[in-house]
Amino acid sequence: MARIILIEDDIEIRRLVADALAAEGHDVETAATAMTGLELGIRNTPDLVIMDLGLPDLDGNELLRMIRAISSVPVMVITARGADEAVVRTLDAGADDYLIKPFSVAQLLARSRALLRRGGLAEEASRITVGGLVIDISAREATLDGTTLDLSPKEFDLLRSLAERQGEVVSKRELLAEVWREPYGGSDRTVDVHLSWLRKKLGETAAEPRYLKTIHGVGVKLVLPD
Amino acid sequence: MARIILIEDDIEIRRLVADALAAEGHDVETAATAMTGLELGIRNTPDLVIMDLGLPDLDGNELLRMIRAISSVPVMVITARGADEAVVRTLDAGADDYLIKPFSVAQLLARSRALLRRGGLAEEASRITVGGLVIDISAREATLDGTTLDLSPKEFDLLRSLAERQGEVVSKRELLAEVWREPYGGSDRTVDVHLSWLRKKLGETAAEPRYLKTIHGVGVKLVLPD
DNA sequence: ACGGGATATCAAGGTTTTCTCAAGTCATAG
DNA sequence: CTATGACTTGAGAAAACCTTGATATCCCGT
Repeated sequence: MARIILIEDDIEIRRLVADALAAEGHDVETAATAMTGLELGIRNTPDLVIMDLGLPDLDGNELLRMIRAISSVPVMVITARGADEAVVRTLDAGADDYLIKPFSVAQLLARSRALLRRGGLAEEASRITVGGLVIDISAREATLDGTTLDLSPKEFDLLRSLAERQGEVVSKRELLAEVWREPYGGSDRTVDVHLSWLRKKLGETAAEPRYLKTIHGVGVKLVLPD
Repeated sequence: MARIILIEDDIEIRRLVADALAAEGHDVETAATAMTGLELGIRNTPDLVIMDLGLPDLDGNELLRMIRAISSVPVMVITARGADEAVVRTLDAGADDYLIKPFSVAQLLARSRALLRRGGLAEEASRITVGGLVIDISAREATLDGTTLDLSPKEFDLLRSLAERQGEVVSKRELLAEVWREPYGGSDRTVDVHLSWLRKKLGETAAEPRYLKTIHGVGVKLVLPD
């Protein structure tokens, strides 16, 4: 469920699109002019804006620029103007997609899904996925190919620290700082041992790593298996 | 400057699009089949993938799903199939944009700009590209034409030092200082040996260099192959 | 074409880093 | 109080890596 602002002066199209989006479970607010649309947008931090270019009170590209000046919300433009130069100009003014009237509602919905998927929907990064590995941070639970792993606290923290920087090499000292929170004290062996246990539970060995690759002399990284 | 992978079997379109993207300053890698495209290192975090749906070896939607299983890179689909259901299906399979042939190159460029803009084009500095050689510094990984090279620490540091000054001749003494970090101590032979190993892994010899050219009496430089 | 200096490559030896086991501590639940 | 699970540490073995010296080869000025 997302908040969507629809700015369109043609009442038929407005209703058609608004109803279709509402049927998908979204919360749609409509406006017939640029000015009312802007007012809606400013106080509502929407997940997506769908707007017509041919509005009565303001040029569409002008409105687009005003939106971009204050927000990075995804914007889809729907308009009758189909000339290439118009499309290019509008996309370069900050639009994320451009749909030419008459359009199919199904396609408009699919395109809005694509835009929302990309991050209009503000999501908590409370879950990290790396191949068959899913790490649910708030639930403090990790699953591998569907089966839950029985991890000790330190093992989970270690895996999470690595997952938060997926693909990056992390040194043992950094891991000690992040997981153990001891500037001194900790020894690298501790990390080694926990890593070894983690690998065993992930069904891999140091010699045949799938997820946990060690970079000799540098550290470890969590990667996608081949 | 972004790294873009283009998967398209029609040679004319491939060239047209690749040239246009290259003219925008992007680094374009092309493939004619789904398999070569995948090998091209989609796992190696390109900034954008542009792909045809009608590939000879694999259904486009299938390829899309394979890409989505391992990466969240933005994907633009270009195809002749324009039916609404096809568009919806592909967008829901994970595509970010869908362009129907024949399309205008200007519009394709504008749409890729829009996708790249959203993608953040983030860790630009953490990656260096020289022809088919890609050096990912934070992952401490180097790939040649899509296949990852198994480099030792010193080999990687050496390659990286040279890549950071691509095209410039670097003396052994400078390399000793940068990679070995010992004002004295190191001998030039050490550099020679590591260079030799590096060449072997890059699939070249000192007599037939492709990337690593030695300038007699001066040093070495990393260059684009002919 | 020749000689001296620079570079390439190989094999051997030595060093550092990583991996894993087992022993021991500590806290907690029963 | 005991049993269990979690964690730390040290030590040895294994693996990966680096350096060195020797020899062959190449480059360049004479």
